[in-house]
Amino acid sequence: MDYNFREIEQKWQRYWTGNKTYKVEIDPSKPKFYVLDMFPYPSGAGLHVGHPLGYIASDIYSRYKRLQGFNVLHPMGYDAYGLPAEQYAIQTGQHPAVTTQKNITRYREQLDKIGFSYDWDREIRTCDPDYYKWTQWAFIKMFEHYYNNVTNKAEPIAELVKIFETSGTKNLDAACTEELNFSAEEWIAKSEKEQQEILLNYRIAYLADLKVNWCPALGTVLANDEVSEGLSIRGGHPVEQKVMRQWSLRVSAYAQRLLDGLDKIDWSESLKETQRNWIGRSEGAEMKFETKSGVSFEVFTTRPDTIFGVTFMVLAPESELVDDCTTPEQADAVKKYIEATKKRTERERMIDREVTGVFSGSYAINPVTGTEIPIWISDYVLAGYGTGAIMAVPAHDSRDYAFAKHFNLPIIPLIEGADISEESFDAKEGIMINSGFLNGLSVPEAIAKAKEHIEEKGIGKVRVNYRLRDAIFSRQRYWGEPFPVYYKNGMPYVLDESKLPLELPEVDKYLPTETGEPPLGRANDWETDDGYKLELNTMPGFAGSSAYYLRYMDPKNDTALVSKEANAYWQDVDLYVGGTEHATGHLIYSRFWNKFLFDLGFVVKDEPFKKLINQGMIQGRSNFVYRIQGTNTFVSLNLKDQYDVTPIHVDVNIVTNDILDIEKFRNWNPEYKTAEFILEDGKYVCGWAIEKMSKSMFNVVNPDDIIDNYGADTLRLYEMFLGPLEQSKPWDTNGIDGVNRFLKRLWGLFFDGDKLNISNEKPTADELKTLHKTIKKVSYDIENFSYNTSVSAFMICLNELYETKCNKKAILEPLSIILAPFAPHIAEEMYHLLGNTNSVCDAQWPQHKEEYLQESSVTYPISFNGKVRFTLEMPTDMSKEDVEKTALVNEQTAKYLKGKTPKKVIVVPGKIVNIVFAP
RNA sequence: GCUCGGGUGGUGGAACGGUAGACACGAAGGACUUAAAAUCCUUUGGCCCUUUAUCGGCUGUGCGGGUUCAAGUCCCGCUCCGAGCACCA
Repeated sequence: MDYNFREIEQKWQRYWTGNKTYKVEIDPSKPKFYVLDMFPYPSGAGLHVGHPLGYIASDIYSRYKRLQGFNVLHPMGYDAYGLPAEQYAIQTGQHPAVTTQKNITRYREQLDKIGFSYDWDREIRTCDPDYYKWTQWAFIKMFEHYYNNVTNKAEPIAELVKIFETSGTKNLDAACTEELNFSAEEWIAKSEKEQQEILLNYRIAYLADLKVNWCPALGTVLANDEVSEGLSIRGGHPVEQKVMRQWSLRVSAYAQRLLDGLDKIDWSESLKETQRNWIGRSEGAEMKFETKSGVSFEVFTTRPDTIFGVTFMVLAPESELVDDCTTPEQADAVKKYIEATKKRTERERMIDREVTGVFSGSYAINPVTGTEIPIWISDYVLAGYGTGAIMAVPAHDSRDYAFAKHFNLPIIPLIEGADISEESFDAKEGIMINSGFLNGLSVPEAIAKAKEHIEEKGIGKVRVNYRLRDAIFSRQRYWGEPFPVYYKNGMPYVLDESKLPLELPEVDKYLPTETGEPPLGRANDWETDDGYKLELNTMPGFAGSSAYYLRYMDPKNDTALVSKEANAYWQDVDLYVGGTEHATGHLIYSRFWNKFLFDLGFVVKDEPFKKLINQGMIQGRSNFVYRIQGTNTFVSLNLKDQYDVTPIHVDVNIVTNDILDIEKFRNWNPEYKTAEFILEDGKYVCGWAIEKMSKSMFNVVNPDDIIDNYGADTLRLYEMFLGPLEQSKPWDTNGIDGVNRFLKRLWGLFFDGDKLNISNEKPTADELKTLHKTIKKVSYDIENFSYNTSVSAFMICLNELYETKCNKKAILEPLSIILAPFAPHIAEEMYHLLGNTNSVCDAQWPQHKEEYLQESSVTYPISFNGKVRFTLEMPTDMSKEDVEKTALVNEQTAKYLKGKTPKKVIVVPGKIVNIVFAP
């Protein structure tokens, strides 16, 4: 009987849906396991063959865990807010909700065909008011809390107000935008508006005037992780710096905890490294400098040991100190310079790194040496990092070096033997010279000693700095969560929780208003019941994805994000599968969000994702045809060198094994209707290349087409068979016949002609060995996410069973169970053919038995000086001495020894024999 | 520049320090067939020598060294490719 995948797959997909096979509930009698995929943004293009890779991998793991007796939570949903739907809405007037719904429907159809074990009753969509109610709720909580650096957690703003009322800022150590100082009396004397303004300085969700990444083309502000090299990640539009009053989340308060948490979770080293980079912790000292005229300012340095080599200071052009330090004589020059730097965009600054700067006219005094040093202004110092001012040590910092050379400033070497005639010596090694009390110390010793000295003398303090910035949380867009915020007297207040969700209003156009307000400015009656104006910005894309994994635990709850009970049971995500592109965005924000909720006692775990696997990218494999210049004649690959040709991308879907379907090619594009061909062996052979999978390369492969031709089980197996999960690899449909053949042959074992033919005979030792070897290998491979090798193991197993056309139930039944995670449809059918009436999903994962794997003899490779020459079969339990003896007396040994005497014989029992002799 | 990955046949890729190339694709040959498709069988890293045949030899995992009885695997140096970070003081 033929393997009719279409019939089998439809039948079981219907059965699973009808029987709610994948529905999951809290079950205290079973251990839980939570497997999560990064939910997709439903784009208009639908899924291509690269998207399901991670989903298949996680599905295999889910099914495996379930077979092992775990209660597995494996949900799916949609990250439904996003720019593309809104851009499309702007162009067509179509409401983004409509496009989004359409795309979701399409995604769901595609996902359903692949046979995933999702519990769709738990589906969430970030644009659904029942869902974003909890995004707004979390925002309110962040508004109502501040970060206490002493207890190291978020605490209610009400507590902070109490502190202000009793002692002002005296003993306060809290995360804030800028350090403030006031007494309790001063606080009490302030107006409500002033107090609110001060509280914003401490709230975890706060409104402040910040330098932001403004993207004019998208008409919105972007977070740091949404910008790369001065361009927006989405769309690649230029981004400029602008000061705007924006909502931000005080992620920086959690920098140290985000860093420490990395040591406790099982993520790939590269991903952790990316996050460590992004958090950018640096330990150093903050030192106080004063000018002769009494202006005092602080600099941050990681190299306090180089204090004796400071030959000038530099301020960022944006620094508030610029005005204080500029002397009347220099005022014009400084003004000119500041204006010039303002004009430069971030991108220009990055591309064109020429050394620029201007002298301020004043001098600072080195607090350690007492020498006078000039203060300069230059845009190589960033306002946003440290204090916006640096002490320059040209001998040992390449940027300072370039500046010093350019402006002819002195360079004092501080490390013995360092050659600084051509470039600075930046390494933290060597012995200090020219450094007073630090002379003779190694750099690390000097750093420690200098820090001590600075603290002792009260010149500064030891400090830790982070590169991680607060997350800008406002977007001047329509298609996002509205803020639960209204304005009274110009100050923001949050809505009462009972008013949630605050639903996204309708607007006539998805564009800014004539006065430049965000699109929500077009909504009618966008105000509270009391007539206060509501916030016009919406939340960014990462808002909805920051806590979605919690919502899946309890998706229908309308009184809490997640009930205590559900959270206590499901705890955290045991396995999270997704791409690396979220390393500095979603994966930082959701860890922050989770830690915040943890501080408030809403969740039991302070890290949300215990283990994380990054699936590699599926690259495209493009095909080319070669057109002879100036003609409509195409020449086959191996003849193309005889002509002057242009390679042209051709749709991979009309090419099979690199042979072009000429008819389809002529119909593909009217331009080629009359094309002529120069063939080799009657065929047109195409060239190929590995490129990104994209429409413009005509190399996009749609999973629907694969499923139509081969079935979902073949697609699943083949995606896994392509190579290691975490590695990027090209998709080449050519190889798919191999796994399809495997399934057909496996199917064939069950039938004799058209008749089902299963034997109840006892299996042979060989058959049991094959089975148990496979169980062992596949179990090990699944645990290690080595799915490509488990598919190979299945193939080897079948090849062995095929020798005897094994149709014994005792073998095929366990085999159908271990195959079920990979190819659930055919496995379910096989399981039922064998007489079972329940779902294979509820079977038990078989245990391999070592006794079946025992061999009575081993084939020993016999090597001479490491070179294998022949093999000898010997009993497994033969002693080391006997193995050595047997090998030495063998007649072939004499031949390879060529009369020499063995110096040494290495015997590794069960592995190898190596005979060493002087050649 | 710094930090992570990674270089193995025509292709995707296997290989606890122990017979490199499992498994699969492709290719070649054969069987079946009027023919094709499908299916099945054999061969398949390269180079030699073969006529004793599937017997044998040399060589081979980016390059150069080293450790070891034994190295794709460990160590040192280099090189190329990919990713992340980058005037972050």
